[in-house]
Amino acid sequence: MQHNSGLVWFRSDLRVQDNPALYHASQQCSQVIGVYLLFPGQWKIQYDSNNKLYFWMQNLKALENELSKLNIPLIVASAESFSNAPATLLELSGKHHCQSLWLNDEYGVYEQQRDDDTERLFRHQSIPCHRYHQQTLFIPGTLRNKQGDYFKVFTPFKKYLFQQITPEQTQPLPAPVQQAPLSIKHINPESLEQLYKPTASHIDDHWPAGEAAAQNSLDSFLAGTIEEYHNQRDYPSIAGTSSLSPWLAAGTLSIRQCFHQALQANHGEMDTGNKGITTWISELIWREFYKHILFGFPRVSMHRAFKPETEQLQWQTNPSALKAWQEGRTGFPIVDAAMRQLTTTGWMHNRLRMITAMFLSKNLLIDWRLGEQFFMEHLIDGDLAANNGGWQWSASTGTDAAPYFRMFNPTSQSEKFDASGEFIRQWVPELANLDSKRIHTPHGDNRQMSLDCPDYPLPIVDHKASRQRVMDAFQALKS
DNA sequence: TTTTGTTTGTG
DNA sequence: ACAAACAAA
Repeated sequence: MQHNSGLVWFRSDLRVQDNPALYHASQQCSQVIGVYLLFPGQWKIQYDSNNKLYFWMQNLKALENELSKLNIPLIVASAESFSNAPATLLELSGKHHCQSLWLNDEYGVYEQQRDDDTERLFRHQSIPCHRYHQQTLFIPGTLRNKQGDYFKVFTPFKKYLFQQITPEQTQPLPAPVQQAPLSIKHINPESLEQLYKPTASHIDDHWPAGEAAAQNSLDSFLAGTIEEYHNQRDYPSIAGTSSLSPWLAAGTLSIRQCFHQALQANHGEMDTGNKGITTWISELIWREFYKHILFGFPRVSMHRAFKPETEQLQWQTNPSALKAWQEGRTGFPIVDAAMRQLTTTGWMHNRLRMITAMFLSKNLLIDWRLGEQFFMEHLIDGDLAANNGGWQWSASTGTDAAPYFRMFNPTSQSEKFDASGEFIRQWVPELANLDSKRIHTPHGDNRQMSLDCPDYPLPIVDHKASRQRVMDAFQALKS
């Protein structure tokens, strides 16, 4: 048999199930070799958190283990920056006598450029590059409105997606079949788990690495939590969300696997049937929406606002307020509890991401980009498209964003979504002794009340005044 | 995926 | 005295 070796380049698709590049390479090549490139320089530029990188390395190890069961070796090599990827891969390809390169596309600007450069270099050497799609349900750019433009509003986007999607499209691929053992062994530059030390604790407990763990978590979510998802997802003291995002971001779990299993659990219905399931599907489509936006409007990934006029906003330079927000010392209990959850666990509940983002960008009038960066520096599930989309939604600078006058009142959000104060008590021990009424406004409106919580800071802004300030700032853009 | 201020309704 | 309803931002 003709010796025909394929090099499969893994990136944000750290799995053997439902992996198109891996599957098709294995179908068409007599042997397959996997490769993963480390890009420490690029990861720094993107502010990727140690929590996420640690998690990715754990998942890479799990992938290596899964691949070894199929006799597929995994080579891990450091390339430093994206610009080194083509040459590094070509060298590896030559060394292991590969005749083809296989990969699943990524849709960031620099990722596309990196992959295009790689394909070009390989083609120059007469080595074909086979590119597949896995990251979203639809290839970004393929969903357009009647005018042929990108959808800029979520609801019509979702409606159109429901119209267009076919069951085949959500059908996950199987893992490749086992190949004959190769003489190449797994090659790791150094111990992967030592590369990145997480700043958060208990990551392995909350998000165990590997496909089996991710699949277990999806299964148990669909078998239980999802039933009340629509009622409970907004309450941070309840484990009512899917918390699958870290695996989705790493590609340990695929969007097709999530969508397919959600549909199965709902008798094939997307927007009717079980309320919990349809609500979750809607959230999966928010992920899809923001990835399409990032592709269609690359400026949002280059530190630009989606709405150009909001670039003129007079953001405040206030290092001490920024620091207080980052460290959970704003004097607004729900904000502080949320920020401490983020820095302690590497994850923050979705409702709290909105509350804290709105607080920084609106109450403190601090540039949303600083918040976006801080989130990336800590999140285990940090995803450029979703994080940027969320921040621009909160700051009212984005597509289909909150109107500028839609501003959360952190105290009423707290009373609404943490009525008993249970979540605050968990993260802000200075307030543990206050009852469920007092805990949302610990200092009340007189000095006497502060005696109950001497260690808790006074509010760093006045809500009403800061509300007026940001309204005025947005109004000023109109003239 | 809202808040605030004001008016109107209820006891 | 407070809740519900509504307009405006």
